[in-house]
Amino acid sequence: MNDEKVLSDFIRDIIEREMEEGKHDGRVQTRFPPEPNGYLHIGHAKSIVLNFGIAEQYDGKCNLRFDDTNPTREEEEFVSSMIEDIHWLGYDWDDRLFFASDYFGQLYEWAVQLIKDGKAYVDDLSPEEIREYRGTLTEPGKESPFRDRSVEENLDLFQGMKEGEFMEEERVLRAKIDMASPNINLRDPVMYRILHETHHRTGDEWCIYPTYDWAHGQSDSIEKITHSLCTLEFKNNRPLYNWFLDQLGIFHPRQIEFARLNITYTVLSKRRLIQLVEEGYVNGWDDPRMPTLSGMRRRGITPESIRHFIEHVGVAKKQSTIQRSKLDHFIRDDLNARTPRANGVLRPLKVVITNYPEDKVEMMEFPNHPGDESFGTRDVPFSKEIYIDRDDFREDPPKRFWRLSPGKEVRLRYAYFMTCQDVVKDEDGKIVELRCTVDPETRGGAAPDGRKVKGTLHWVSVPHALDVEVRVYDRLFNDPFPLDAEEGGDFTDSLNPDSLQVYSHVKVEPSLQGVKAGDRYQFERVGYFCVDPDSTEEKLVFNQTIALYDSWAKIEKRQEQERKRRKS
RNA sequence: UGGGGAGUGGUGCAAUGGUAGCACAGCGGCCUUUGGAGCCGUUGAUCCUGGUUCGAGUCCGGGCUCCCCAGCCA
Repeated sequence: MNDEKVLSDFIRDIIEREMEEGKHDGRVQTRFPPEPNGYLHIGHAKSIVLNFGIAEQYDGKCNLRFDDTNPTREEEEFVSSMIEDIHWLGYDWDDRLFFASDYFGQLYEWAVQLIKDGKAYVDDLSPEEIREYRGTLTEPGKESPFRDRSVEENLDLFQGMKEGEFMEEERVLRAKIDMASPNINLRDPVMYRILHETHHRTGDEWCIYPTYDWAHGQSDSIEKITHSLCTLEFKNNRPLYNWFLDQLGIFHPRQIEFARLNITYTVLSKRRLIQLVEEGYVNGWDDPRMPTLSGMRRRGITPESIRHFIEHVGVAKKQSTIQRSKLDHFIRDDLNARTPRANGVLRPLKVVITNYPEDKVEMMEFPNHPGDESFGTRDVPFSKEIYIDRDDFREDPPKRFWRLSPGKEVRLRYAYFMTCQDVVKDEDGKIVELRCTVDPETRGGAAPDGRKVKGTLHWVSVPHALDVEVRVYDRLFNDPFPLDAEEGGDFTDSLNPDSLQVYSHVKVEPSLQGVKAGDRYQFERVGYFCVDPDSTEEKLVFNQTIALYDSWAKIEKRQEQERKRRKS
C-alpha cells in the first residue's frame, strides 16, 4: 500500500544534475517559509511535503522560517498553529526554526550598503504617485524626481525612516534598477516601507519593514538555502531575487517555481478561507469541512493519507486542478488499513425478533478488522430488539436491492439469518417497527445447510445501544470551480447549503463507551468516523471522515437516470 | 496590448528523437459474513498547422488557448 517508489520530478531532476556537477558539494538545504497570517491548508501541505521530502531524500535539511515582514497582518496564534500542523504532518526542523524578523538587522545593513553603492534610494513619492510613475504593462515607467539624491542624503533620510521621523506612506526605500524594464518587478521595487506597528516578535524596535522581495532572497542566503522552492506566481520576481543577491555578492540560492495545488469543490486561497471563517459560513478554521490542516485533522483525515496524496499528485509547472476523488481515494486507502470496525446505525429502525426469548442476551464475537487478525476480536451483545438502518429496509424493493424487505431473508452480521415477517406503521403510515424472525441454526451468521443470502446488515442491540451524535459532511461547494462562479457573483454563491448534516440520535454498539477525541473507527458498511473534541461524558460526537465507497447508491442513481431517460 | 510561463485520455503525472505508460475516475468481471476491501480485465490522449528526420509528444517556424505581473501584500 505504501509504495516506497523513489519520487522524481523536474525539481529533483535539477537537484540531481547539480549534485553530479558537484554544486554546493552535494549539499541540499530547503525551507518552508509561511507567512503567519492564517491557518495552513492542504495547498501548503504540497510545499511542506516537497521541501521536507526533498531534504530527506537527498540527505539534506529543511528549515522552518516564518516570513513575518508585515506586522499589520501577522499574529502569534498563527505561528503556533502552523508549528502544530507541520509536526502533525510528520516533519521536524530540530533547532532550525527561524523568522525573517531575525534578520531585520542584517537586512538593514545590506540596505545601507546598496545605498552607498548607489543602488537604492529614498523616494518621497506618495503611493499613488509611485503607481503612476510605474507605468503600465505596455508603457515604460518614468523615474522619480528623487531618484538621484546623493548617497549622503539617502543615508540620512533612510536613518530618519528607521528612527521614526516620518509618517507611514511618507517615504520608502527603493532599489534603483530600471524604470523601463518590461518586467514590472524591476521598475525600482520598494524595499522598505514605514509601518508604525507593533511586531509580534520585535515589538516596537522597528518602524520600517522590508518587503517580501527584499527580505526573502536575503533570508534564503543567510540560511544557505540551496534550493528556494516557491509557486509559479513568483516566476516574475526571480530576476529581482537574483539581482539583490548579485549586487550584494552573497551566497546565491536557486529559486525554482512549481504549480500550486488546486482541488475541485473547494477553495485554497487564504483570502477566501478567511472570508469563510469571518463571515460565519463555517465554524472556525478547524471546521471539518475546511481544507485547512486543522480542519482535516478534526475530520479524522490522517497525515499519512495527505502525504501519499501529495506525493501521487506530483510536481510540475502546469497550472492544474486535482479531482477531489483522488484525495478521497488516499483517505480511504489509509483509513481502511488502520481503523478498527464498529457498528453504528445512523437512521435507526427498531426490529423486534418475535421468536427470540424476552430477556436473553448473547455475546457475538466480531473481528475488529476482517482483513487484519492482529486487531483481535470483541464481543457484541445481541438481544430481542435491535436497530437496523432505515436505508436497509424497503417495503417495495427496487430491482437488485439485496437488503431487507417483507418476506426476505438477510444476514445480521456475525449474528443470525433474519426474515422480515411484518411491518408496523403509525397512523401517518410511517414505518415505526419491523417484526422479524431469526433462524437459530445460523448463529454466527452462517447456515449449516449451506443456503446463501445476498444481503448482510449491521445492527445494534436496543437495550445496549449508546446514543451519540454524528456529523456528516459533504463538499463545501457545489461547483467544482467555485472561483469561476465569481464572474457576476461571489464564490460563496456556490456554497453547498447541505454540507453539514447532523444526526443527533445515532445508535452505536456499547464497546464505544469511553472513546477519546481523535479516535477513529469504521462503522461497517457506512464509513469512517472520528471522535470530535465536542464530545462530553454524556454524549459522544463523531465526525464522518468519509463514507465508504457505495456501489448500491451508484446502481440506484443509474436506475433513476435510466427511468428519467425513458420518460423523456 | 509589453514581459514571463504552460498546453499529453474525464483529471493529474510520466515518456529527455525510437512500442505513448502510471494513478484516480469510468466501465465489465471474479471473490466476499461490509454492495466494503482485494483481484483481473477494459474504454479513452499528444492544442492547430507547416517543416527537419528513416523516425517527432519531444527539435524548428507560424498560429490558437489558458495562467502570472501594473501592492508601500506574500
